[in-house]
Amino acid sequence: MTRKEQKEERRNAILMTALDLFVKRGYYETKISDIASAVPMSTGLLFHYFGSKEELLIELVKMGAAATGSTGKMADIPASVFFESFLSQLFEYSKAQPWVFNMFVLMGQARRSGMPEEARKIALSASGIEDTAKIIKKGQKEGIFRKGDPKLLSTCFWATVQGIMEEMAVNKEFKAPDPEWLIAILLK
Amino acid sequence: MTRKEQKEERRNAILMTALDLFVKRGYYETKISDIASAVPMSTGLLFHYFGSKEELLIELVKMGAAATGSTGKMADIPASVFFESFLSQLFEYSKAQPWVFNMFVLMGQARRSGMPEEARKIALSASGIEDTAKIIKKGQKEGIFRKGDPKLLSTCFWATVQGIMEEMAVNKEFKAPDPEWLIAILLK
DNA sequence: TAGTTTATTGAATTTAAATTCAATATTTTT
DNA sequence: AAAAATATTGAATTTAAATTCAATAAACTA
Repeated sequence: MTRKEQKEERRNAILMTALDLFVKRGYYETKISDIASAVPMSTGLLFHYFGSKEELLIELVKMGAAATGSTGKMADIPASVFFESFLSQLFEYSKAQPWVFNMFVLMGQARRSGMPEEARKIALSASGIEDTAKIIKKGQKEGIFRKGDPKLLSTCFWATVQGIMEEMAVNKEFKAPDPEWLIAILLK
Repeated sequence: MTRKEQKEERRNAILMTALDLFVKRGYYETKISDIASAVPMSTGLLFHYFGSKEELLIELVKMGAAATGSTGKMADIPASVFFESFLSQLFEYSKAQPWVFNMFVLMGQARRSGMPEEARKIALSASGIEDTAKIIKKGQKEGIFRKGDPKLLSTCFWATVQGIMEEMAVNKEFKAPDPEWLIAILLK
């Protein structure tokens, strides 16, 4: 393995550790030294990889923004199955791929509050609300979704999912609910 | 007005200002000096009223815990109307009584993460999840609510409401959804 | 292998924000 | 109105955590 790859891998370990801690305890509650000792490495070394704590966060949020963009591609599958399959996958990943799960929670937190302004801007610019609003509009035309402003329904749906995911992030006992329960928000 | 009353009023002004800022920007993003100048008063004076920033937060969370306790009393109204009326009132208050609204959001944030541990403990001990789980069980017996672990449904419901409220706290455009949309999570 | 570059550490420094404090103004009490 | 108590300010101090740095070790290059 080349040195460059080594470095890349180490960087990634830091990112994943930070993501995990940010989501579990919150950005400000997580000290650089907490991240470092969890990786593990010395506090000083972490600055060899990232210029600052905020830079580390921003990189994570940018990764999340990039990943969110890919959600839009799913927009061409039928409205009736989009949400069902999206949530199933998301909840499924929560066990197998903590990364996806954590990223989802982090992005939601960044969009709201309790993080540096910069992170918020990036997260807001990458929100999938418009994309799903379109799918909801389609579903309304098909007559399967309830009436109402699609964007409002979309925001409402994602806020709901966000609430559930955050609960899962901090409450180990809480098992993912049946996706049907949440989709009921949209269905007629 | 006596001096004692004056002081009480001032204390309250600080509490309400802090609550508002904590909810809008987050606990750590809010500086003591931000609270002081919003009240308005000097930074130093704020310490004449509260021993520390954390003490101020804890007092708010305790107030919230006390208020939450009163929710339990509603448990004897029919399951079918409990959630409907609770949400209507909550959303109604979000305009007229920002206090109730903000407190709700703060308690949820405290229960999860991004705040000092102490706040979390208090908030967790005052959660209404058990109370509503009972109401849900009743509703299930009546045959109006869907099947599933009542506690899970209850947690799910509150996580949902929490998600919506947090969205409202930071996103001015977002209008409260029709309570029916959220109650659909519980209904058969 | 000698020399160069990169990784690593932990202690020293900086920084931003909380907290204290001495000085002054205001209100209450006698 | 003088004395005592309380409120208020803003600057000085403390503190906790981020960040830098000098020194050392390890890995790579020639």
